[in-house]
Amino acid sequence: MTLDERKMQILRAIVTDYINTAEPVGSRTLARKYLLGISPATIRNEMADLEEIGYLQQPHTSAGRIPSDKGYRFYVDVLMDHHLLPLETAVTIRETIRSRQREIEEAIHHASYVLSYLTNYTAVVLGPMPHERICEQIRLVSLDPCNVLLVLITVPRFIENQLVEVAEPVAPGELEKISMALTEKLQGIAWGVIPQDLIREIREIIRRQELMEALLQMLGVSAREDRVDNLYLEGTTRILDQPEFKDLEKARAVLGIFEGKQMLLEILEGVAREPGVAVSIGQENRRDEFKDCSFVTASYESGGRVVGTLGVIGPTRMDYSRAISAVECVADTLSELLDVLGKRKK
Amino acid sequence: MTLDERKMQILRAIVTDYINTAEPVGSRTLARKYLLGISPATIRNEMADLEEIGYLQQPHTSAGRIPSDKGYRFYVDVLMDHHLLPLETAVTIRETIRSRQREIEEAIHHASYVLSYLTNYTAVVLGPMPHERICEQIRLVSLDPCNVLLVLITVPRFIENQLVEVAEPVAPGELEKISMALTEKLQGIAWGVIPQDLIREIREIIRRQELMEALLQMLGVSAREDRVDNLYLEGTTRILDQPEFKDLEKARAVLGIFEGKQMLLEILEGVAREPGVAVSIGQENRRDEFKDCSFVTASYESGGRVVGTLGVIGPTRMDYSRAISAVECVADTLSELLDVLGKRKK
DNA sequence: CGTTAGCACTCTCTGGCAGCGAGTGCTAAC
DNA sequence: GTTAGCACTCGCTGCCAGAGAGTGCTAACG
Repeated sequence: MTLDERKMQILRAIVTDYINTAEPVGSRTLARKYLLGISPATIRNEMADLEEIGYLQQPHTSAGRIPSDKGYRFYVDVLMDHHLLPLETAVTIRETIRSRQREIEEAIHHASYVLSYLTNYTAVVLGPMPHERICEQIRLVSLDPCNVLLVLITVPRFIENQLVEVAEPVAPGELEKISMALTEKLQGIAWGVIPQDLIREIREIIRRQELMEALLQMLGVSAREDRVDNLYLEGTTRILDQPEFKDLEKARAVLGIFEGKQMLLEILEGVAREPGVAVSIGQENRRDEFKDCSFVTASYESGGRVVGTLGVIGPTRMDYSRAISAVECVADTLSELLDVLGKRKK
Repeated sequence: MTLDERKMQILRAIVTDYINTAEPVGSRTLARKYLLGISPATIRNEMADLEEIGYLQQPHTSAGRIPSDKGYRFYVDVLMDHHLLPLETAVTIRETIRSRQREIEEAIHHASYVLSYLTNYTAVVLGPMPHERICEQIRLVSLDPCNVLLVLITVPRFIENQLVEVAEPVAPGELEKISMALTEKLQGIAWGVIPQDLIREIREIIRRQELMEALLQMLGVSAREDRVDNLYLEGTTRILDQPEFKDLEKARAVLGIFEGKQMLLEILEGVAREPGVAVSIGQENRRDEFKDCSFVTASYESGGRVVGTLGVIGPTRMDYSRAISAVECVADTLSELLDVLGKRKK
């Protein structure tokens, strides 16, 4: 069923008003504030139609209407104005995030902060996954005869290191050689998908049990717990500002999920990694805990490859337009920044 | 004023009962559940006395009594049984935390988790402060002619690194020499209190503008924002389980503070760094936001030196005995672990 | 003189009830 | 097709009474 122009106007007005006020909106209000040409009675008829198709719902008989998930979906896909972020805001975002480019982690962390601050919703940024980072260089450095520092440098540029105690002293020259050989073998390979036979070859090169173990442990960072460290969450308490979470039980459920991070990780990993912004509304998130929440997410890239995802989490009654433009801007900024950081290396 | 034996018994019973039930406790309940020999009327007289001295208070005229901050203080200092953690729990703690000794950060993070899980309160662990860590070795490693990896290893054993792009290629031999000289100068010096003239000497050694800048930036980690990263907070939502925080505004205030972390950092830094467990009750925390909360904290050590603080945060109506023994056990375990990790290095 | 029983009193909490306000759906007229 | 009018529904608020818990005081007791 397609909606005529007037039904769309009405639906748009209801969603807009409800986003602003969080109160069910009635025909009278609507006529007065948005639709001066039409009488409340007419609006009532239209609203009844909209409810029947499933775009609206009524909390109880004598209340106004509120949008259903389906209503929000139609709003986001069809009705909404895609208002742009004011240029000065965009510039500020860029500068704020760029000013923290000492390390990528810092920039990512900061991006989550900016996003939350910008939207007043909870923000989440998933950094480049350890097991997807591409190996650029491996170095073994002798600290003293018995201790070796194992350093891994990846693209995007993360530096992981681990201190390894070796049973028998190693000659620095030996480490040099191993470093070169390892780098040659692994360069350009994604850190999480190293094939078995390559691992066998590496074992041949390294020879030392302790070092091999340490290397494998680094490979093991694709394990769950470590991936959670890669998720930056900011502004979790902002969900409490939303009237729909004035109920303590609801608030606790969502905050509990936030704290665990695990489920958020799964959700963000599940988001389609396509360019552009994705919106997931209410029950569209399969998780019951988020049935009153919406996600606005986008992926960011490094060297033309999608490496991570970020987004905001708010009530379904979210200001989608604002959220989308903010998420878009931060994602773009982050992509740019990663490219700059990547190119710096000669 | 000193309390006679019976007043103490009554106070102890009231605190115990209130800790368990969160309900104001009346004379009748008291007589029935704890003080079989005495009649409610007598207890009422005694309670009136205890209220007058300030150990108890009444939410309203016709309610039972609840302990005041002063009452809890007396309970903690004098009345409380110091019950020990069951041995198997202690062993479990030890094993759980030790199993994560790959990196110190991980162990610390895990300690906060264990502490929260153990007590059902919010747990917080402040890691060894960057500026207090003692410099053990500095290494400059050439990755390619134009990129140098700056590595700093400290006691307790943290490894910081930074990638520096240099304008003009450096010879590996040069870096070796600089590394040696720097290590010699800085070894044994606390990272945050390097005197000005030493910095001048270092500048002489390094010579290169970019490297010097990177080094100074690493020194700069004593700045606020970085110190916050050193604070591990776990179980923040557990405060919502407490009936005293069923009021959304109160809950939001505390959760807001948790999220910022800054204030917690200041509080933990302000805790006396003496061996043993410290308890700070209600208004004793100067911060108004925590006037209904208590902190149970302890310091942990590395090589005989206090390096960090940890603790739990709960309502003033906290199970102090349990909390104290848990905090104590985790602090000891962490100290031990740091020593083990420290000694591993030969 | 400390202890206790009895009693009047206070205060909170709960449930029922009425009145209100907002908003609807329906009908009939325009 | 649009609109005015009207009866109806439902949640919210405030009020009131009764129950329940606990107190302080007084007077009697050992």
